[in-house]
Amino acid sequence: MTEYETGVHLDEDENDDAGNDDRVHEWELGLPADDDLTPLSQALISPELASAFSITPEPSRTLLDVNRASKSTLAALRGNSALSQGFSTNNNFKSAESIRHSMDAEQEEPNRYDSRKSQRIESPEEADSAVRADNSVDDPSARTAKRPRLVWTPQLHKRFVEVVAHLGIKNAVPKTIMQLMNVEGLTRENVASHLQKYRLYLKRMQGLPGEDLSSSDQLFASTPVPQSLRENGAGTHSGHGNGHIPVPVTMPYGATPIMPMPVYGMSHQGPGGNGLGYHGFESNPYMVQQRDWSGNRYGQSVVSRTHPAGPNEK
DNA sequence: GGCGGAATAT
DNA sequence: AATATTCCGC
Repeated sequence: MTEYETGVHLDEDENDDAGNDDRVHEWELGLPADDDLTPLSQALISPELASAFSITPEPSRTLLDVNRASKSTLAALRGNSALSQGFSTNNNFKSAESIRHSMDAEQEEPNRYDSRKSQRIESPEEADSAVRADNSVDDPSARTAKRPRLVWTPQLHKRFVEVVAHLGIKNAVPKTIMQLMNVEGLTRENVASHLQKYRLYLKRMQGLPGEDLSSSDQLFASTPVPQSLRENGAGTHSGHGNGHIPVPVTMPYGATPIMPMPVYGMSHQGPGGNGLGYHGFESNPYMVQQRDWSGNRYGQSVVSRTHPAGPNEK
């Protein structure tokens, strides 16, 4: 079925040229500026806090504990809106659902996702408390509800790359990646699909480095491939060589859920379109043109819907 | 049965 | 082109 196709177009014909600049990523303001995002390599929390969450450097355990810790965090945040706000001083997190389908208010969505009209979700609490589109009301489980297409923002991708890099090619499998990325609502399938493509990209890169600017994906180009990933993933021998751990991933973004943010369809699928995306910032993909959004007319930028059940768990 | 990965599909 | 879904071997 092609429901989401009709229901969701991420991409509108960008007949803009002059008008597309207004799709400002308002979340950029709150962001630590992508490069400032805490690298996976460094601890995000103090040792005390880590121990409080029983996070140990053990390989098998780390994952679970971290997962648990992050769940606690999420639960705590959700249960305490005030805290949520305070927390958001640094970063206001949102679920992956937020980044799924999200376009500005300009386009009309007759089928689904017109929730922006029907309900205002402007306040932070509402924003990250399960406000969802009508399609999920009848099905609170949101399990069977189809999720809108995930948009891999440069930030999201960056986190992905970091996690993969720190896991090492060998251990970088969808489920693990998903867990370590700790993006609410992110599914294993999402990651698997992205991983597949990323691998192809890596493979392509090794063959012809330098061809990157013109043909390769801009998204992937936005985050440099860590050296650890460039090498042959063989690494049969453990212990050294590639500096990455086959073992305990230090500290994922456990308590620092990524802030998946709304992303406006920037696909360009015009007939005969030149396929070149973004807005011409090859060197600086992060650079967004900040424009006067004082007149921003979309009530809320995210169709927020915190997971009603457990998105990640099975 | 779930998971990972390639092959398809949309 | 970007994601999603299906298919298939562990």
